[in-house]
Amino acid sequence: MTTTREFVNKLRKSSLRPTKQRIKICEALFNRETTFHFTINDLVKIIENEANEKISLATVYNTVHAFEKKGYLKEIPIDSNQSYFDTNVTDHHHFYDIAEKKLIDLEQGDVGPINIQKTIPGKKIKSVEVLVKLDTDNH
Amino acid sequence: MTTTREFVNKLRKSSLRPTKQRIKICEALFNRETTFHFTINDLVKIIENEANEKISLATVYNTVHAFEKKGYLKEIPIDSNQSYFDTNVTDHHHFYDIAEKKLIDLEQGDVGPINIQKTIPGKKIKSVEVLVKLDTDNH
DNA sequence: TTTATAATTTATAATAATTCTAAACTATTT
DNA sequence: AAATAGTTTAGAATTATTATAAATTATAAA
Repeated sequence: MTTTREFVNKLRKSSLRPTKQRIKICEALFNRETTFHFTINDLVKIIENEANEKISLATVYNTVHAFEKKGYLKEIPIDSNQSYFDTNVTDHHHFYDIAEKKLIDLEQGDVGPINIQKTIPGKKIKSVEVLVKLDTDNH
Repeated sequence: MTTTREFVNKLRKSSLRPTKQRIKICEALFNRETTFHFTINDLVKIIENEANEKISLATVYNTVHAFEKKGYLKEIPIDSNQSYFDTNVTDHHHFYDIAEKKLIDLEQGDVGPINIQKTIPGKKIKSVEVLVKLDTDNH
């Protein structure tokens, strides 16, 4: 459980002003036991339900992108029409449950080391992400 | 080099009527030496330039989705606002050049076997895809 | 061959996610 | 307390994609 004061400090340290809206989003995202995967829409709904306060959609976009830039959130590559974000910013991989449209974390140990044997001149590897798509098993 | 006749046969075999538009799209996509990665927009531009004939945007979407369903194209998961497709439907992985917004194939051998050590009850693995993001190397 | 049918194409409208804009507001600095 | 720089906001604009329904075309049947 992170206190409001701690969120305020964290925001200030990142030169993000600790506004009411940003603190609310911090509480929605980071006061959780486990990794949280979400779309912008998910987040808006959570905030609208959780608190009765309204928050502008633009602010949610702004804040999520600001947090991503600061390294507090990671965007997960999925061939979907909406962006998915993850509060787990460590190197790890994902299951994607197609039917449920939900992400599930895979730890490094669940996948094993991945060694890329090819290089492109002038380019360096920024990230290596594995997406494992899951189907219903009608065996 | 695949002939028009061959495309017609292939389409008929998939119970897709060999229309002028579908044949044109086949020629744009499959008459290539190497794998082709594209967005719908790329494909529209190619067809508009290559032939002076107009083709409806809706038809391009319809056809690409039909081809995907038949297994002639694969969608590549990228956290982008537009969908990327690949004419290489074998199991393989990708580099994604962030600056150029271009995909580059990685063969199985470039990545090595990937062994997923976790299972989810009632779900089976449909695909395993590795996306390696590339940055400019300002060394 | 013609006719009937079912599939396909098409322009356009509708939808949905995201970004932009510029005015109002707020946290911080002076 | 005033000045400033950053932030929020509603709504408009943009972009990718999907839906619609009429016109067209490929195929099957007669």
